[in-house]
Amino acid sequence: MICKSVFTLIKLTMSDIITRPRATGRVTLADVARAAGVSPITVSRALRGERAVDTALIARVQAAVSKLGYVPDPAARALASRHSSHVAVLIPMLSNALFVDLLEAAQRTLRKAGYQTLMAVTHYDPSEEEHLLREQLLHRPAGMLVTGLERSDATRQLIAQSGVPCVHLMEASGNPGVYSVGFSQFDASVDLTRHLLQKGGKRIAFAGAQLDPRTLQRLEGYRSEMTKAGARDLQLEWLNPAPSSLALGGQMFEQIITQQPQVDAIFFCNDDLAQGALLAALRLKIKVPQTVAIAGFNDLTGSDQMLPPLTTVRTPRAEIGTAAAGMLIQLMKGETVATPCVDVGYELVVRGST
Amino acid sequence: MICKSVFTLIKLTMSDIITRPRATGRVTLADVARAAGVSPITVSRALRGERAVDTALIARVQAAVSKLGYVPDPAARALASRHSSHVAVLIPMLSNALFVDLLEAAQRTLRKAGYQTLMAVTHYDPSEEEHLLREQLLHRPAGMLVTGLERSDATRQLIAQSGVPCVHLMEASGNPGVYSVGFSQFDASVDLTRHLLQKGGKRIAFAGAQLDPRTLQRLEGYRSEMTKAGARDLQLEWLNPAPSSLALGGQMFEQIITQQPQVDAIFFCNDDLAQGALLAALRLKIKVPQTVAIAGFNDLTGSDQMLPPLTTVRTPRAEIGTAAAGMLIQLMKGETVATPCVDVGYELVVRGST
DNA sequence: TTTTGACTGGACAGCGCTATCCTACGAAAA
DNA sequence: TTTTCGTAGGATAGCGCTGTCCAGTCAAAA
Repeated sequence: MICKSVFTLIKLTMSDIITRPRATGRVTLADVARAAGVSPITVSRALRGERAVDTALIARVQAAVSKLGYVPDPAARALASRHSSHVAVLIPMLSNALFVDLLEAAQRTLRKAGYQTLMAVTHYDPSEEEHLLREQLLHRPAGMLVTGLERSDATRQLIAQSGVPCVHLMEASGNPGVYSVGFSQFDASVDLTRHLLQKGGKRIAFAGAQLDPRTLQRLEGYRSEMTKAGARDLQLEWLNPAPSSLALGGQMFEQIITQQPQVDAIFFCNDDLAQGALLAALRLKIKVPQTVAIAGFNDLTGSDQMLPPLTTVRTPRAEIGTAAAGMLIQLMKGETVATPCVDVGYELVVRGST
Repeated sequence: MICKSVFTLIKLTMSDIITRPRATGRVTLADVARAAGVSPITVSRALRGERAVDTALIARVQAAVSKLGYVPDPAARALASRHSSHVAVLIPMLSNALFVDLLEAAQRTLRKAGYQTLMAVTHYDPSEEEHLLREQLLHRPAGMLVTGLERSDATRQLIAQSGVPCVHLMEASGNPGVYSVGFSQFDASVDLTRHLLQKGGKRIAFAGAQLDPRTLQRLEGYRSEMTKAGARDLQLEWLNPAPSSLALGGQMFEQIITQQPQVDAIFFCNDDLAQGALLAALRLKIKVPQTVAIAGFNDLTGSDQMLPPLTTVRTPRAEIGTAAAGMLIQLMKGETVATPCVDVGYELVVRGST
């Protein structure tokens, strides 16, 4: 016991001398500098790789760092450099699994690169988005990830003026100076509509909820293809601004079937709606796809488990999140990005429901 | 046009003189102090309400703040006070809607109080949790929200030593010094099992996935009640460490039905499993609840839409998130919390599947 | 009247790091 | 040989705020 106490005492004293010249007890850059026999700024540079530093010095610094267990203080860094290690991620809603997947993938990639994710949920509201963005900018984020390309002019200006690198998710923009990772909602919608037409659909309805920009792009794709096929009919477009959900899908299905009995296929703008519709069809004993075919969008969890399994468009959400985060990391490092607009594509997944 | 230009010019010049004595262009506390004719520290105190400040001075400070559009710099605050405005939220998984709801509710409450949420996903891995926590602590969070009570000793120590207020989610702990908001997983499980027994179940199976602490508590509740009823049988316990999902629920259902044909009810530890089971039953044309009753846990989205609608336990996730965040806010302000262990209860929701 | 103490405002010194400017040095160009 | 210039280390001065200590004021207690 005595031995241990003495040891502890010695150890504490030594560690005090070596690593705790400051009141806070935190190991600082200055401590590392002292241990490595260089100036603090050299340590800073060695660790950030900001400017060329002699290889031998870098090694000495690294040794001191791991010996002392030094970790940089993000607050001090942010204050001095006027840039935090935070990345603001603005997504519309957490109740749509789509965005959760996006968020998780982005967060994973950002974290690996040493960035912290600050999540903000806009609820599809442009003014809330602006408000959140303003709030986030106070934290001097190193970068930001925003959903979609459509937003208020004020928000757009805010982004531009802030000088903070920004990558847009879920859509592919051709605009110069705009970084984006996504795919063509329009094309995907065209493909799915064409599939329904090929399956013999004549009266194909479109059921959309939330009516966010991407839903409207899908609507346009549907319209374009339906017009081309000479099958366009306004009566077949069902739009509901309420948030997408299984329950709403069921409701919309009943409504459509009741008011447009001759409908032979329904294109739901999101899988949760379509899943709700499939369940409603089971309840109502309406045969899918015999009586009416049903298709969704996004290939969310469970769509392959439905009865019948749901035909849908698989959207590579995780890939988008990862790629966008990767692009943002490049931008934050000041590197130039070869392809500022990445189209990750999509995949039509034909299952039993059509 | 000329008028406007002149106006703009004048405005800019004035604003330069008044608000931009610093190189960075940011309006600082010092600017506010100058405008209000007080010292910087008085402004700091007036804004934080940290110490008593004369009412008249507070008013002058407030006026200067809104005139100049001053907003405090979080990084500077964090550096000087050694506490950021961040709150670390550690949750096991984003693929379980349960935690997404928890996160959203907590985040909403924290944001209103001026705190930023830093989300971290542990993937149910104790060592990953420790690692993430260590990482988060470097950011000197003002507080933290962690899921459940079970964790590695190292993590527990880390929390205790950090001195950062911490509230535990999803479970109710009686331990002194431990803040928690949740409910008794055990009791809820007992209630649900009792319901199944009352419905005439003799051979009631328990199907658990992930096998996290809360699942195991539910298992214990089930065991306790089954033992009491003299119906306990190890053959009826189906445990799979894989993550919970609809697909897994379907698989487990088939397995149970095949290997234990006399089973008359199955208690799935999470709704997604139960939903998958209901869909599998439809596929296999097994009547629910006539042949086998099915129950879930958590009342996730869609459970009321299933065919038949799923009997489950509604767990007040949003309420837990909100209450826990509220408690944490109190703790972060240094206030004492009246009831450190809040039990928000649960609700047995009986639907068609049992 | 003096003492005590609560209350309020301010001066000062950092928090831990990086931007910026400066200097020393050796190699290449004149 | 001298001049120029690129390279690498360091000194200095903050970034914007708050913790800490100190001083002045005024009312209550002695």
